[in-house]
Amino acid sequence: MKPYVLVVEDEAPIQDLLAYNLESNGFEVGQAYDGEDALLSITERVPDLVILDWMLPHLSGIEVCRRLRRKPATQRLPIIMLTARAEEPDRLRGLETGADDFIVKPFSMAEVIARARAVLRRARPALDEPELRVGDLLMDLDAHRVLRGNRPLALSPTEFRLLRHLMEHPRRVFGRAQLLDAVWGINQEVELRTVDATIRRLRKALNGPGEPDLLRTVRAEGYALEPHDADKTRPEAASSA
Amino acid sequence: MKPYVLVVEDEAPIQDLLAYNLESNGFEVGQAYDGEDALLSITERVPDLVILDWMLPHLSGIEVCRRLRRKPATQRLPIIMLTARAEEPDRLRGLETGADDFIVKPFSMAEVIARARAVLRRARPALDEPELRVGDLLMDLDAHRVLRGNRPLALSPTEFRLLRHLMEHPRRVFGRAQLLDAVWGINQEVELRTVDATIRRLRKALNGPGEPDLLRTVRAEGYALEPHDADKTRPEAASSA
DNA sequence: CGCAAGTGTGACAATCATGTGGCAGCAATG
DNA sequence: CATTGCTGCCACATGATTGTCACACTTGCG
Repeated sequence: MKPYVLVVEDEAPIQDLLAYNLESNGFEVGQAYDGEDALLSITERVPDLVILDWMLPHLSGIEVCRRLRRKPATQRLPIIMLTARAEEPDRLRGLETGADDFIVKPFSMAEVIARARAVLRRARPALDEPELRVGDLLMDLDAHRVLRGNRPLALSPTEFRLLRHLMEHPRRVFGRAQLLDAVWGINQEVELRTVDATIRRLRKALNGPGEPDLLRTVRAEGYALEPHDADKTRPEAASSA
Repeated sequence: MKPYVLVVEDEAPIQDLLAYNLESNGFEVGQAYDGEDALLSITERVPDLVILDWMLPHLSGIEVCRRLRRKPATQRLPIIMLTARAEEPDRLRGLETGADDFIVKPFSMAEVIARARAVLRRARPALDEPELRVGDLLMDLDAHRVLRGNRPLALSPTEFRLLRHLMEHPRRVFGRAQLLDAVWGINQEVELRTVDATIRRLRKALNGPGEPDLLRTVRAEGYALEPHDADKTRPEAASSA
């Protein structure tokens, strides 16, 4: 499958040049013209790579970068920064902020393509094997399997889709209606309480004996998936204090 | 109207350079040469943005920053920190302290201007922030959670909505009728005294043992949320930099 | 000092939201 | 065609939530 690249650049000629060349080289391209635009777009579809201009209207590139790094869903999303030569002192800060690579304007298209491939190659494991990790949960999207710790979970299709949605936004509380839309489908005539029932079944499947419940009920609001790290410290080694 | 920028920098050449360039670019500029100076100046007139040197006589930049964050009036005041490359390890602490952006010396004037504009632009919309912060209270709207310091609070739905409303307008006093409208809903037939009861429950949940009460009762008027930073450092005492 | 208005406090019962078990229709499977 | 597992839904149980009240206490004032 083609890697999906989001290009965030406010100058239209550069934007188009990038888009055209990336598409010619086997990338699928999304375009955004300012920071807010970019964040919205990413919310809808998480790209495999973001090419981000440093100077942007509304939201600067660094701010976009910082926000992306803050969200779990985009924490490891590869980012390449574009920066003008005059802005070079910023280079350090860009890398500190979490950009994976830097390209200084003016640049050649060959360079962009090369860097993009390099960054993607580096991030490859996450792309070849699409998997979601939240706490001690590991969901393999290809194999359609879920592990809690090392115990495989037997989930029905609905339970799987529900858990997947929750894992894509850990900690976030979803109302019953939202979950119906996201998991069952926009215009399905299903009772709200059906969500409860499915949550219950998912709970039963998720939580083995003695394990803490990962599904948090927020009364009058909905449900959220709560990450839980099974082994933050060694349980066997001298774990005094 | 021109944005009013306060530049806090003890080295006169840099100070003047900044002031000159900012003024040339449509800013109104105030100057301060040490931390106490800066705080005094801010008391007299709250700027739209503070550019703050990291190393200052009398009061370090980080301390100034922390104090500003403690005062409700300056809680969200945008702050840009200036720091020398050698001081880089402190960068983390700076962001923790609450600076909005960082500029590493040596910097270009264009960079300062750009950052200043960016920070100001960003300061406008506080709507898309999924977090509310008031004093030592932190409300995560996505996760539907509240922390006081690092202690998680267990709030009922009504308590949560009430606290949220108060946190959206810290220090402001709301009458019982206003709170009923905002929290319970416009046309609800509920006794005014119900607010008292809920405030009481919220107090109990909010205030741990030994912690000061954040809910101020204004006799014959209503209630207000009082920001309070649980800060143990005594800046008056010999503080190290 | 006493009064009146305003607020804190604890208790209570009705209500509400969610957990729970079970059932029946349905689709997939052999 | 029989079996199996999944799914939506319901009725009930349970526990948390919440509006209200009576009463104690505080505060301001003449």
